[in-house]
Amino acid sequence: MTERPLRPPMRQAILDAAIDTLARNPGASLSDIATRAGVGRASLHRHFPSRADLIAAASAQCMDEIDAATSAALADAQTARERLSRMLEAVVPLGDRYHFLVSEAVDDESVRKRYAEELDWLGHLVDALKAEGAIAAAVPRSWAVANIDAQVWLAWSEVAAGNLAPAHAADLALRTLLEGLGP
Amino acid sequence: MTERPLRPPMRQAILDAAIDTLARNPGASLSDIATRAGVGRASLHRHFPSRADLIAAASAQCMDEIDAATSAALADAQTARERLSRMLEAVVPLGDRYHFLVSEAVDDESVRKRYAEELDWLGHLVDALKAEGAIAAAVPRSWAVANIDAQVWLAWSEVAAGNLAPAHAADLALRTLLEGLGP
DNA sequence: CTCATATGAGACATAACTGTATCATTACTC
DNA sequence: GAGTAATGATACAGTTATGTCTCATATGAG
Repeated sequence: MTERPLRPPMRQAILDAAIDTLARNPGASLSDIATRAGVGRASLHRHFPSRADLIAAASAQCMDEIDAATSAALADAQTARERLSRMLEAVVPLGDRYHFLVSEAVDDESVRKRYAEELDWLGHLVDALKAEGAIAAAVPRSWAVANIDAQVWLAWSEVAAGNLAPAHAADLALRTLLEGLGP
Repeated sequence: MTERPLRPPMRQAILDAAIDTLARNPGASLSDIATRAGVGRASLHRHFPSRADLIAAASAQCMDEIDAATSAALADAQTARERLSRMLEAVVPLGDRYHFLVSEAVDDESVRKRYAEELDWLGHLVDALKAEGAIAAAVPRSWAVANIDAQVWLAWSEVAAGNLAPAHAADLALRTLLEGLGP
């Protein structure tokens, strides 16, 4: 059993507030974030000495969440098609927390490395989809990877705009990808 | 014949510099823009009193360019499919100038109105594509519109990254859209 | 209860950007 | 060549965000 601190985990509250706030407004100030977290700005600086530190930690947190969601969803996927489908279903609802990474310029080395790994994973998925015949051989790898990324963001946008339900959006994204890139 | 000013058209140089600079770095300062334009910051303020004025003018200029490019390309298009194809070919190469509009929050009323008109135009194109049977009836209008927008940006990104030639990227975008959203 | 620690509030210095004003210089017009 | 308008450089004030610091307070441990 994990130990449960009696005091509220302030560090976590700040991270959540940072992700929420930056997702809505990429140029948000540390004051905005501290206020949303319900803590003083000084306390924020105690946990994260500089803005860059906070961004890096928030990015890492996002990637942890995405990793957790996808690895759980991918557990029993057999085909690459299935992996794509499960991944979309798992990641689309996280779009709002995920996307702030795009707008914030991330300097942190470990975050960049991890993002590169994610793209690499997508690249391998594309390879597998091609081997299965789900994606045409003529489609460039980079085009397929970029399209998967874009469809995730697109699907989330439509959900956030209230145009579609998450499951419907994920399904449309899957369909658009398989038909659009298929042979 | 139009009159040709003897002095260099500084206003235009500033607008071009603004579009270029903001496309690379959405948070660029007016100093950055003035430097790139090769003019003093004071002169920039003489032509555009505030940052908002400059952004609005640059946005209008972008839309003018897009309008000019598309209306020329669409002149002899008969079917909706053809219109989509011509539009992609015309707009994809402009992606870098166009995209800064997304990152800069545009407050100007006339710019917002014009952007809404562009989206409206895309909506009508989607309707026509559906009527032609190029897009499945089950595909939500908003999904199709958002996807066309996204494919334009995606295609330009791949061109900018050096992965694809403009014509190839536009072709891939067209194919992805017609197959991905088709019946 | 007492003490150590963490917090919130606020002051402070620093830096960057914006917008305005001034002035000498340059470029055009006549 | 003289006069006018535009420009570049510079200084200035106002604003905002960042990061550091101090101190009073509250919270939890012993």
